[in-house]
Amino acid sequence: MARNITPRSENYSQWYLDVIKAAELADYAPVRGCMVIRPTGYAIWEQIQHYMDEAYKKTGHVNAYFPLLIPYSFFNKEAEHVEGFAPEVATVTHAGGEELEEPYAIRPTSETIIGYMYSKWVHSWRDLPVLINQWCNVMRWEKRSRLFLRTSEFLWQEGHTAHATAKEAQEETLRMLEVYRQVIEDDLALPIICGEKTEGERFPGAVNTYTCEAMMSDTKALQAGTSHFLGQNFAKAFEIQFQNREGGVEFCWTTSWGTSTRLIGAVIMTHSDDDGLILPPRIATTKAVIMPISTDENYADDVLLPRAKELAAQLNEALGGLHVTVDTRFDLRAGDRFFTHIQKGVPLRIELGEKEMKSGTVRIVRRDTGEAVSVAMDAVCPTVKELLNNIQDNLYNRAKKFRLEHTYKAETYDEMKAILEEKGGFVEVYFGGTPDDERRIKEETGASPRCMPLAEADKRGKCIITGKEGRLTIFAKAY
RNA sequence: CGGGGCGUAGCGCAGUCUGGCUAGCGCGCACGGUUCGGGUCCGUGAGGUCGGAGGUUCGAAUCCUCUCGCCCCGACCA
Repeated sequence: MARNITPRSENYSQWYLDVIKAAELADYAPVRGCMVIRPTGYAIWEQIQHYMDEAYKKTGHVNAYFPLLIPYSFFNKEAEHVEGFAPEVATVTHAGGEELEEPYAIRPTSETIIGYMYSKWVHSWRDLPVLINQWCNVMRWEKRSRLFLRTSEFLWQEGHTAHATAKEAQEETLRMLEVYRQVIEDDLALPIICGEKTEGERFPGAVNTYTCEAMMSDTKALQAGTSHFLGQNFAKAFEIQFQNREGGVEFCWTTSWGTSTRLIGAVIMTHSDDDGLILPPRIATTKAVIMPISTDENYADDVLLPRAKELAAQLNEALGGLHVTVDTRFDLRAGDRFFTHIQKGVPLRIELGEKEMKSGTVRIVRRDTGEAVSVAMDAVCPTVKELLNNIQDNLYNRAKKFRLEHTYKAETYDEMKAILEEKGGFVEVYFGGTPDDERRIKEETGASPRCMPLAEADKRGKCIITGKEGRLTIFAKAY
């Protein structure tokens, strides 16, 4: 167990790594750019999967699975797609001791092979829409890696849908963006800005790309999820066609959308402090830990432990799941026991010692603020429920406050440059430039257009580059 | 792939420039005592083929060559 964590203000990258290691979330694997997700980290992923799958039940999506290996030639069928992904695709050239006639790509994303399969499955307007999601791993050979944020291999979900009309597909694209918003904001307590990507930031092969942008606690941006309207690009490349009601043949309109284990990185970078991880209650598998405290072994075993177990059972009943555990490590000192849970981000610590037994109370300490309250034994369940809700809200609110405090407006390019250099954060400007302009800005400032917020999609103003009409756009340095 | 830096105990490092006792230190770990409500204090101990290969030398963690890997900044990206 790491004893000390580098302060966030001192070295942000190191702090981030320390939090991950101290909370035992992940570790480096002996494979370039790859990570091992440890049980504690994977538990968070399972929570995210749970909430996403719950959402799919409402939206009518179903899970399926497609192969890890994709014939490389599939990528060549969509010009922009191959151009965008070729540099980071890993390929399999040998198998069974022989060189393969055609190499396989290890999927960096599955539009191609799923498009191929959809072309076999879709024939009639009655077959539409196809609403499929897959939970899987993908591989992108990035130049640089960072645990959870960017690793060569990562876990994600990718949804792929096919529709009869452009309107339906566009609606689907935004519907899924909204699903992401709900899970990310309500369950992960990450305030985000939903918006449209500029042309230069679009998914390779997409007509339009939407995104959920979050601000990390160093004021840099992180894309937390994306949803793409693919138009008929992939349908034409893979001949996904259907006969309409009138008997004519049409190409489908498709969408794709994804979120990854990067969300875990976003949770870490948004909520944690210098003591370690802070988990929003809704994604914490252990929501509270009960700590019987006594130096008297007999008292601990005979009096405290039974009471603690009883309390845990009551709480688990009230919370509807196995969310409360009892820390029985009496061989460690109280401070050491506290810190293991603090570092792992357990939202509540419930202390039960001789003092509490006498007064018929427990002491409840919340991880997000460190505040402690004494609560009568029979009021524990409602108080814990309430505190968990408070913590969930507080984490969201304080992250949102932080983002607002680090969001600026600029009228001119020079103004934006000055803000990015001096303060960092998000800068709202009007922008109507080309991908070349975006590239230039990135080179000169290190910042890229994060998105054009949907909430203010109608706003128009003078573009900081061209001087012509532009849309409200957020620029920021990003992960 | 460009620019910088680093591989010495589980983790973090010193030692390398200027080759030389038995390769050190802090944390962690094990054991004993002492403490015990936010990281007690003291003692004892285990743990290393100094990233790998080759070379120079009486002698290499230290110098030379090659190689593998990692980190940071950039470009690329969920």
